[in-house]
Amino acid sequence: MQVYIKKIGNIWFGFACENQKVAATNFGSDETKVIEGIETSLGFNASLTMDSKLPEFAEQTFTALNDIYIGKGTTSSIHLDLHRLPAYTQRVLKAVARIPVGYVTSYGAVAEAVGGGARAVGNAMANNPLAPIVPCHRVVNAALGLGGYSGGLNVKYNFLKREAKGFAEPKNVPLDGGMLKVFPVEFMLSKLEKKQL
DNA sequence: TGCAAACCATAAC
DNA sequence: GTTATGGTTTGCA
Repeated sequence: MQVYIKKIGNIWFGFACENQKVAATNFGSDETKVIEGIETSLGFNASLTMDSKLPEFAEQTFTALNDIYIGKGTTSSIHLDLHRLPAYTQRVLKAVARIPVGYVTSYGAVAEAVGGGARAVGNAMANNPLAPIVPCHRVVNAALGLGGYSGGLNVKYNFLKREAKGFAEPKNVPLDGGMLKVFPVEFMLSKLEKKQL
């Protein structure tokens, strides 16, 4: 297992991989916290490579991570290594990965699509080792409020603001198991602004 | 609004 | 096995 980190703009990105498959990611303004977060997700330490001489594959992955971070979404597909995670968690993460940029859904809706309960989905999000590739920030509570976020609620909020694409209608995303209802992120943003008044 | 009770997969004992 | 723990939800005052 190999860990790479790199600073883009003013935030650090990092990820752990093996055979060009990504097992854990992290991001934030504090370099050491990013590294620690990855090690916590993995459950063990891996050798670290700083941003001086990165292989092509790593550069591409960082570009994709930054694209997601700035709200652009990603077109290049990153290969994920989920086999270490419990089966149910994998199902949840795969479903969440299908939520398009500019939309959000609720813990309950995800639970309906993959089986299980809303709280279990929340747990899977809380332990998501692959943020923001698996866009757990696009999962909110049933009232279209923010819900929670390991990286801090303001981080989640800013993510969603950057991802607003001006969509007007809810829609359904086809999933292996069923359908996932998603709502334009504007639905919840306007609701939050109202609350602040 | 606010509170209490049901819900469900995991991790930790 | 059992218990404790959440990024929840729903129903009912």
